[in-house]
Amino acid sequence: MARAPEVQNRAGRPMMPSVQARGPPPPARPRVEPVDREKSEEARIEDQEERAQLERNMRERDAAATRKLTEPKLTKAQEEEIIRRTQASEKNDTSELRKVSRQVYLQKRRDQKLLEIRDDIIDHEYIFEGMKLTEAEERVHRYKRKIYELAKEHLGDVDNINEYKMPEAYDMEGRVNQEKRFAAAMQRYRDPEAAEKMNPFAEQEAWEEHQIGKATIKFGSKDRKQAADDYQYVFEDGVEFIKASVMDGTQFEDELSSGNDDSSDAKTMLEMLQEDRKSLPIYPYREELLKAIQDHQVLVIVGETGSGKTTQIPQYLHEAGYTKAGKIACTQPRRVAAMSVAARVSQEMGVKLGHEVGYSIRFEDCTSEKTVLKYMTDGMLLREFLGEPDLASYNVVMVDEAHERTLSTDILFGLVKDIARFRKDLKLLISSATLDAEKFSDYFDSAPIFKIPGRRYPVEIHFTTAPEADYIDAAIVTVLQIHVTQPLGDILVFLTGQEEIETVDEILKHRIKGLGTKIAELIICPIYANLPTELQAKIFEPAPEGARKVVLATNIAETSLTIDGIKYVVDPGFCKIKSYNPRTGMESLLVNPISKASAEQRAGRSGRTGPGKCFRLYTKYNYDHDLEENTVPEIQRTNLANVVLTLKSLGIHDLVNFDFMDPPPSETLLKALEQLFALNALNSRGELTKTGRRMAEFPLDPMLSKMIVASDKYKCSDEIISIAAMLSVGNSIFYRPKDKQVHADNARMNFHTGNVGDHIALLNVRSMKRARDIRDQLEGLLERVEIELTSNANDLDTIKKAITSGFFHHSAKLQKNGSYRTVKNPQTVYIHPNSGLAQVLPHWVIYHELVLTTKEFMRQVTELKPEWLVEIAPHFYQLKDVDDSGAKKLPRGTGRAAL
DNA sequence: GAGCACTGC
Repeated sequence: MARAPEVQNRAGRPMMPSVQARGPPPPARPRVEPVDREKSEEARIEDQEERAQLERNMRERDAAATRKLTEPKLTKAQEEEIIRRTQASEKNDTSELRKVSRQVYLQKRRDQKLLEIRDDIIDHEYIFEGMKLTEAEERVHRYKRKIYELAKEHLGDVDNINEYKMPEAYDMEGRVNQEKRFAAAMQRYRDPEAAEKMNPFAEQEAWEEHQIGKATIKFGSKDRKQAADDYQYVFEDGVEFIKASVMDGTQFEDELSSGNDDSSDAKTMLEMLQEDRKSLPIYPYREELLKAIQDHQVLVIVGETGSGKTTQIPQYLHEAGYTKAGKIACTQPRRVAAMSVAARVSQEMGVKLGHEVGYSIRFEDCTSEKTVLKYMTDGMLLREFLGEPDLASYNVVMVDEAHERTLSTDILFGLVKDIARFRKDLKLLISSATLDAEKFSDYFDSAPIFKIPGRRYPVEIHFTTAPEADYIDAAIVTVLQIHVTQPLGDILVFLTGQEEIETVDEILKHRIKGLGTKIAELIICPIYANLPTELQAKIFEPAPEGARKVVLATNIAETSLTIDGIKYVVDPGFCKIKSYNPRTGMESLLVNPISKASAEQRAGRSGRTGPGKCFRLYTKYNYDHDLEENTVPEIQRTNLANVVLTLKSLGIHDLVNFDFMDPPPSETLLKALEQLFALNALNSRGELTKTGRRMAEFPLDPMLSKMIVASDKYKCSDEIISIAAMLSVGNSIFYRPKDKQVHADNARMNFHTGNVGDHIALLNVRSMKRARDIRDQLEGLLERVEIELTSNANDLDTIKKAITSGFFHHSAKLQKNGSYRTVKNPQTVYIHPNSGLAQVLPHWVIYHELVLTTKEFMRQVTELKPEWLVEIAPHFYQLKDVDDSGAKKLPRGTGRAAL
């Protein structure tokens, strides 16, 4: 297939369709004279040679990139970079690999647990040898032995796991010093704490962990003292933790004392706010910071949450007169953050929100002519680049929360770095949490780093002593242990998704009932993004007197929302991560171990309003050896078609050499170019076409934008923008709680009268505010790109044709067994059971997206006539692709024979 | 007969 374009390159002008169709083996992406005779002159010109030229260009770039990578005499650093990048793209490539690696990971955790148990038993045997045992000691011993035998039975012979090694300290030239070992074991057993302190043999990590394990706070049945006191709360299988470290809190005591002094009634609100400002950790650094900003064009600012950098730095700059020459922009990854910070700062400055201080987010521009401090989402600043490529109206740009590395921040980096070169007056502040500071500095030509201490309460970190095979079960047990043994304070549990949360919710409710009436009430609050907002509100209500709240959350609680009163965090160490495979063009969502940075972030969530504790359901060893430092930045694991379109419309052509901080795999870039080319958004030289320029105006995926642009021709823009709006709000429309699934499904099916297909069915759902907002915005943009708002609700075929114009890549044909086969990049897929067409099984379909769960499912499916593909995307489909002679459904005369 | 983390324009 890859060779095909060369044939085409030499082909010259298109031959007559009939000749080409019958001629020698046609190229993969051949030209067929467009069926649509009214195709514009412009589109015609962009045919043949120019398309071939783009293919050539792309191949050359690819080859150049490859040469670069394979050229000898690389520096060490370059070599490492390449290895890192290949690894990253390999990770993206095979979802299969990820599944396997998770299995291996879990297996490893199981194995380690077994080793721990065996270790334990060996210990006991040494200790008890020749001694008279008390009844309790004997029982413990028998219990452990039993577990060991059971484990062996279920999981195979642990003795064949060859990782176990005696600590070196006990091995003297191949001979084990039994005496010494016995003494140490004895000591450990009788006085664990002292043993830990005097243990001189702490080299072997597994062993060391085990040692410290003896000196831990234990809960549940394994802690005999506990069992004696609270015998009625014994759990069958407790989870053991060790306290490994404490994340230091800083300055929180100062804050408490100064906060108490300020409660005088006479002061005005503004005065109080001004004094609050002075109590922030950043305040003592005010002058130093301003000096640094004055001396350097680019400054990396490191400050942990709570240091006040987001609210204070723009104000300092304003007070120092930076706003006389232009505005100050401060970008946030999230809408809520932009809004709330702006509100706070306007209060502190005593001005009305929207005047001197304002915010700008999608659907809401709360700024005016007066505005000098502008808080905005990073995506919004990106959009502003489109209208003002040098950001002339800004004097300072502060990219906040840069460590989160969202797609938009990463692109912003490249752009602001570029304009800072020719706008020497522009100040650039990059603010981040500690971890990546050096990396940011390196990227911005060794910009100086300015550190501001944070303000946080100390958090105790506890690891499990042994890996947990089932983290769901471990999480539940841990929650109950905390509930029974720890002082009141809310618990936050991080889970991977809705399903897990619902399962844990159920089990917890069930198990609380079995605990008896003596313990405090436990209120369970689930939270995930798709949960309707009125149910989300529940997590912010404080628990009643004497009760404890446990919040079951997805990653949403890691950064996006903060819950006050959390004192304990339970972190199983997993989350769902999106990855993209450029070869198949498929995005998939898979459970992965989190990164160390994530783990720290999660732990920090317990220390916001007071000292906290974090219970990690993995060992210190896992943390040190198995977790990545940082999460792979989004730009390396996502489809970049939209990014490429944006950059192209900013006039950036050389994408392979664009200065990305972490360049995405070149395959992903090429795939994006290819996709945009097929959508006719780029011409053969890789330049933006008129269609492409119109598409770039829409804040949507290119395929959706193309669908809208195409609706102009089919006179159904009214319907199409509704569909686009609904598709881009995604899956939150049909909320489907576990207990009301049948009900929800029935409600959903009501929209599918007449098997009209999922895209059309979305037209029937009218009540969603967000979709309406998006729709309104799209309607406004239509005018901008000169598309008339026309409705053609009675002719569904034209609507479907417009959809096809955007989504012709996503076509699939029914197979004999009821599965489907995608036409390009053939693979077997199925209609998602939630689709209105799941039982209908049309012969040809077009789909919105593929999701990989138990199978490859197509979501949002609409029937299609195959000849439309050739009509609408003649450069992409040739007649043989849609040749369907075996099908009765097709009208005669569409097959190749007709030519 | 399945089951989609989170943002953002």
